Amino acid sequence: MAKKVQSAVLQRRSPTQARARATIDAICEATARIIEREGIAALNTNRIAERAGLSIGTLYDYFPNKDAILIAMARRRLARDESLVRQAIAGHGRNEDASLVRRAVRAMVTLQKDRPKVRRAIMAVHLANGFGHEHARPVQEIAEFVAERNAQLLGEKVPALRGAALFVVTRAVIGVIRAAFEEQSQLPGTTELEDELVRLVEAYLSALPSANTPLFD
Amino acid sequence: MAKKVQSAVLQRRSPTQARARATIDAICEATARIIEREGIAALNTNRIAERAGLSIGTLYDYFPNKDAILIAMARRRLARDESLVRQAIAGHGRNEDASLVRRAVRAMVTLQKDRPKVRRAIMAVHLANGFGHEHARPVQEIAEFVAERNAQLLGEKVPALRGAALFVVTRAVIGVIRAAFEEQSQLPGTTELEDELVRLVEAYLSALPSANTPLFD
Amino acid sequence: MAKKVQSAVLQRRSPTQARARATIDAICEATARIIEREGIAALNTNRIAERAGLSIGTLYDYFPNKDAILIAMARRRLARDESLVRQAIAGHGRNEDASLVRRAVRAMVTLQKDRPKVRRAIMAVHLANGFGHEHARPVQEIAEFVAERNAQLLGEKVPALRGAALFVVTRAVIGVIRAAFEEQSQLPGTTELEDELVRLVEAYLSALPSANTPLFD
Amino acid sequence: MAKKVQSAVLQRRSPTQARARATIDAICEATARIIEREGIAALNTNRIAERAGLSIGTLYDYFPNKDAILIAMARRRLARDESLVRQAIAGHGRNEDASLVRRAVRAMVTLQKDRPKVRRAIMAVHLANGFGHEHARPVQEIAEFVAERNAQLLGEKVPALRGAALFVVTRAVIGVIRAAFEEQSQLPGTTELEDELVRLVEAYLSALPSANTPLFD
DNA sequence: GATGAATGAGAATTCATTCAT
DNA sequence: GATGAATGAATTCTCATTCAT
Repeated sequence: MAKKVQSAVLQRRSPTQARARATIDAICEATARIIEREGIAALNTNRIAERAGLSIGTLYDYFPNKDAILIAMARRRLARDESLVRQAIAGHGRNEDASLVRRAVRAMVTLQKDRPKVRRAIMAVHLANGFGHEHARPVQEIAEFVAERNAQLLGEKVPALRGAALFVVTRAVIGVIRAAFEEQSQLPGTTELEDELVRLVEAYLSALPSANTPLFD
Repeated sequence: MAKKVQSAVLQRRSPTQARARATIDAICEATARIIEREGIAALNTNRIAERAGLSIGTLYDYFPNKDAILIAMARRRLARDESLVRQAIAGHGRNEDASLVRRAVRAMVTLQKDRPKVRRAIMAVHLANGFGHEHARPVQEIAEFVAERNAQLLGEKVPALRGAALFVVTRAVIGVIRAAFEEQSQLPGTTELEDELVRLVEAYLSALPSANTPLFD
Repeated sequence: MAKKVQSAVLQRRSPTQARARATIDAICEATARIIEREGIAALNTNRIAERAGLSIGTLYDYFPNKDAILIAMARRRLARDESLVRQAIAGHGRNEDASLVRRAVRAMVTLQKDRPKVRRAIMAVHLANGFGHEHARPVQEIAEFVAERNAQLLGEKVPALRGAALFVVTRAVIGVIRAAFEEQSQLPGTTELEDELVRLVEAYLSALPSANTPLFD
Repeated sequence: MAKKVQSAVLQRRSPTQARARATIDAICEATARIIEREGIAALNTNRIAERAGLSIGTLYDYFPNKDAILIAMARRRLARDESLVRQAIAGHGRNEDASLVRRAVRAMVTLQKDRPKVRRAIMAVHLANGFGHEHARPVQEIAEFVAERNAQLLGEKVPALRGAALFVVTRAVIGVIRAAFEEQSQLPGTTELEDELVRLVEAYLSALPSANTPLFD
């Protein structure tokens, strides 16, 4: 991966047509598979094109350079993360009886379970290209959403999570989950991990000065 | 006949002689400087040798391949991390009046402040090469040490942090700190971050079932 | 299945219809603009089509390959050169009081002033494709025309410029003017350059053995 | 020949050692041969390396990019031009009886006869990269030298060729000679061309206002 | 008449690593 | 112990051209 002038344009053809969409999907899927099976070191644009069933030229019609593919994938994943967590919170799953916090935590653990090698690789590139803020946003929005919803449910004037506190809860949860995968620990599958995360969040929220009442039910 | 043949041996010369030690230091320092100033993309063995004032051949007398350099650096840093946090806990700094937790947290924030770009780069390689467990160990040991010390101080039978709980506290703290740097947030310098981290840890420890009494003073 | 297969046919559609003519104009103008603003290195058929407001397929309906566009442009320019110099000589300008030689020289300087970057680029391709003789013809014809006209005016039997002599005067003038532009000299705008060129031509013509009488008035 | 950031460094290894010199020679010679036999369009760095008997990597140890090779060749040739013309003028040939002007002209014609295809190609790149001024210098210096030497010989206060006049004579001669080759004219071999060039220069010099006395013997 | 998605050979350049000196 | 010239596989990316619609 040589030096590069990160182009402002990260995707070329507008994916209006279903055709273009399918091509982009094929490229992303091929990329994911290569990362999973052979590692990022083995990832190169020629191989991506080949596995996606395209010519290399076509690949470059859709993405201006190699990194743009990984970045697009990271963004897709982030967007999906957000919607999945939202769904979990909204209770459209089978965990409807669990607490809000537990549902959110459970959803976040699930997100990291899906193709962890791919996730790590694309997020690393995403970060390395200075898109750290994008990486942060979705989780933050969810946390805010949860906090707000909680306040409504409780019928109280509970201040939304602000600044540092918001940052801390979200990153703490993500940090723990990520570590569980990166360090090849045995925890990821366990309910224990989930339990401890829930405890962590609830304990922290209770300890916040402004929240006399527990923030989440 | 190029490209890496990942050798099992990660460092060739035993650093017995002061000479060899100095050479290794020069290689690591050169590598760090290149990462800081030009980014990992610009890092290559020839440049490392040049900046270290060595011939490329000599560099390969000390390290079997490029990654070995980064991995060695990660290990050095991890070792240093451990000793610095231990020192902070032991109270050999100027924060002797602060609580144990606070001192530990403060030390960990400091660690991430030092050459964050380099840290990220070498840790990424360290992880990518499957050394996730090494990455974990030092912090874990410290946490155990703190817990044990606490127990002694309190003269009570407080169970040491076990399994998941131990994992969760440490990774939560690290996760938050790392995120603060990676996401280019404004928090890293703030006292607010430190305060929230301390709150997070203390709240969590208090919430642990086995600890009716606060685990840390 | 890429790269050029130098076709013998250099222009496809006969420019009978005004429509076709306009399309060709658009292609040439787009090409010129790209050369001027971004340099020949940045010139490619896709970009030409885009800037000309055509699809790449349509472009290839009009020209068999990339070089054909440049060659066509060179020929157009050469034709225009000829007519402009003829006009200047015929006195249809505001330099009617100047000598024939001066008017011709002045016209030639003017030609080189117009889009010099484009001129250089298209002429280079024209030459590289072995059309050197076409490049020569227009100027030569003019010189012959001037010589003949002079002869008529003077009512004398002055031999037309022949062979080497004709070649030398014309190429000398062109060579000087071209150099003035290529070498980024300060001369192009100067009257001094024009004066010296006139002197060069007149001196040479006077020195020709067959011309006892000055060839140009 | 893709877009390029023209590096300031045009030659990498300093050709101090005879070895390096030989390598550079091999690269230049290989390049020249490819241009001659297959045309510049067929010139690429891989082929150059192959024909030079080097690996592509080694080629890049000596030159930072493709154009740098052509530019280096142009400069070598320009330097050789200068020294050859100087020698001719100094009378170290077999033309010692010819006039200074004739000797200079003859030498310049000879220069263009040597590998004209290569000359054109490398000079085009040289110019295209904005080194027009370098292209000019050698001839100019010679002309000045000739003029000065003449003045000394004649024992008179003949003003050296200045500004525009100097520019004009030199570029006129070069222009004519170049055209003779580019336009595939039959003239290059002829004595006629030389004769006419000498006439051109002498006529012009005689016509210069400041030189009542012929500038060259 | 026009379109533009797709092609894929090919070009430039990099860089980890070796090994003869 | 050290050197550094040489290697060449590998990789990114371009762009002239085609052809099915």
